[in-house]
Amino acid sequence: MNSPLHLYKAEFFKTLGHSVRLAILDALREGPLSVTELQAVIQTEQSILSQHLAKLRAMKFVSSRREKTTIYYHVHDREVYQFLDLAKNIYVRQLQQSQEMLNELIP
Amino acid sequence: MNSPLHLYKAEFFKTLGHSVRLAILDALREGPLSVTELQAVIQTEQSILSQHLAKLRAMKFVSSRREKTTIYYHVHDREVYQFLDLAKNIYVRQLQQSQEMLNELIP
DNA sequence: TATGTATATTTGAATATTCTAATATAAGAA
DNA sequence: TTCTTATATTAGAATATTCAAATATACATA
Repeated sequence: MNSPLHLYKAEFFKTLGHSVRLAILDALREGPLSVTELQAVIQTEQSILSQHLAKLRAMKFVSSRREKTTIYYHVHDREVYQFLDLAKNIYVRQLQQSQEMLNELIP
Repeated sequence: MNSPLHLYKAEFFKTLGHSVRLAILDALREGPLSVTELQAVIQTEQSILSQHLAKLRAMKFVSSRREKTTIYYHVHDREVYQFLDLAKNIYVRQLQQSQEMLNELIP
């Protein structure tokens, strides 16, 4: 039950369980961006962005390369986006279900 | 950035970010199980199991029906398993990547 | 070498999640 | 009605995560 693999899987999903980290992955959909560019897209503090990038790096969702003083991040495994899209199908249906319940409560 | 939708998506993944909750979904793969049956499969305390079931219910990953005093849980959206399998592909690759790095460090 | 720019790391406080233990509820049986 | 079984909820302590601020590092250039 609490085998290392189960715990690892949980870490995998936990890593995705933050709006800033999801926004980072979304921003990198069309290709690499530098930290400064990411900061502009996602409106967030430098150090906070860096901390979240560290988590995504640790879990290998992103990798980075340096070009002079600029660091570019990208998502190497394109299947991550297939996965995120499939997730979207599911949570859209889950939201619709909640909506239907609401409609029954407040017709 | 911190729009309600972004936050909702994050909640979706957070809900999956716990080994007990992943084990519950795994156990329900072949069909419905009662709480007592789940308790036997996943070796965990009654109240803990119940609390995790509550989170999965809140996020509509599972639903339940009562039959006399027994409550059966099941996963209504089968695409959840497609999704979990796709996740597995990804984290297996991520683990392999870590393995390769280790091999370079300790040949 | 000193300065500036880009990014990362560290530390502690604030916040959120999980666990444990106790209690509550719901339904059937005696 | 009382007891038992199955499950849920609550409250508070333990633990983990996040954020903000300060500091560190890495590189380029003057």
